[in-house]
Amino acid sequence: MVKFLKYGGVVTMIFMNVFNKLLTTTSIFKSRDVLRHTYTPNQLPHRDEQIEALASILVPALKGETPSNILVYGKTGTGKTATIKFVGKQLEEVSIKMDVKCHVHYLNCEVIDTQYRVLANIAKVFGRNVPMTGWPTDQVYEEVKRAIDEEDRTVIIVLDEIDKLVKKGDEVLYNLSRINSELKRSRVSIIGISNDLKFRNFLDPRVNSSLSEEEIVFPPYNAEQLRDILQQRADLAFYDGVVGEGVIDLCAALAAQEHGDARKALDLLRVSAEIAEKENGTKITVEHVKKAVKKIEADHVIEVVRTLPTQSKVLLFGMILLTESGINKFTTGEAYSIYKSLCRRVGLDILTQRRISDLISELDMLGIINSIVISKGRYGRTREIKLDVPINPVKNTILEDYRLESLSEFERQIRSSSTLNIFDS
DNA sequence: CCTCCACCGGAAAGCCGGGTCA
DNA sequence: TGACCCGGCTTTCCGGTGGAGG
Repeated sequence: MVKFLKYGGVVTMIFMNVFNKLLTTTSIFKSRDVLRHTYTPNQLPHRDEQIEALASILVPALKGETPSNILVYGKTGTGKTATIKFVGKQLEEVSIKMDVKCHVHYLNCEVIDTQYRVLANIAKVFGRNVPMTGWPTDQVYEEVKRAIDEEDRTVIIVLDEIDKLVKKGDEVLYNLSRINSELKRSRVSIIGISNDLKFRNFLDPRVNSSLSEEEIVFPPYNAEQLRDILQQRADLAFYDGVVGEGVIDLCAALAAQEHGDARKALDLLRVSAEIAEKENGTKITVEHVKKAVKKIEADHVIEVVRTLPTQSKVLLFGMILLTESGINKFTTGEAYSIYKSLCRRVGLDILTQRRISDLISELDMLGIINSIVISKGRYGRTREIKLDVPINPVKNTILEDYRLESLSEFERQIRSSSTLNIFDS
């Protein structure tokens, strides 16, 4: 007992030491989760129209009739998922009060991304044990039908990011959209959510017409609407007086420039707050927002670089070496020759200049480099390239790639000898 | 005004891994 | 199981070109 107490005491001491600082600096956040996009608020500003439309389409569910299938469109961060989850929850609540059986089942097709898994997932929710692999799809479909039809009820299946599923074939949708004719007691309707307006072109016409009996469009938010959303969340997330003058307005304005994405706006506010917190501030200022913009941009670049194909990484590394040796504007030919020597060093196949030319265009598109085609008269026509990102973080990210281990050694060689020519092979 | 550099960028075909179908 | 197809990546081939220098 004594031992236990003692032990407990030690743990507490360590706990205090390590976390004390972190604990005492939470003077900014009341609740951090409110700013995450997984959070479903119970107020959705500026989505009344969509909520009403959804509700009026779904209301037959409460009368034991089949609601129309719905397709929901809108860019990312326009509140599609939040709105549908919100309405779904309300529908279920009312149905319980009215003693009508009504289920809303949400699934995200980016995670559950094959025909089989969608069906297996639905079966599972209704208490059927379907192995995650193995059964013929038809059998799973039969199982789903039987499971749903066990009771007199309305089942609403929400397929988020439905376009991801369609790319792998629309059989499931075809089956699900005509499932009602095979059910005796229950009713099924489908809500598809997509941010790709054109995805319907890939659909079988029959699926298309049955799926899009109703359509709801979520337009992007404008700056004022974003401000309201941010204000509402900020009130929940922060203590009074934490948010400084103009912070919300700035976040809203910046996100509105980028297609009215509420998710971006919330991220911006959250990161701003985290920066303020790290600086031991008690107030979020416009300066913090500006820093947050930079941080988010930098994080994005790092992520892009990390997911680059190996060849592009080597190419980019070569460009970095050029820049570091004082040449900050260079041509395709120069980039290519250093790329070749790096490939030999790393033991990678050397691609043709034609291909590298395309990779350079890709890097340009991604905003990692800046390149323009210029003519140097007698000395030919080429692209003039310059890096457009902070060097060190990008370099470190490239060196994280295990296939490029030998590059860091090469890098050290260059540092130690000023005479080593980077073009040598 | 012409030449000619050093590359651009389109077209087409080959290669390869993965998936489908009989 | 093998024949076949598909899409992404890469190579091969090649016509095209803005402008400094002659």
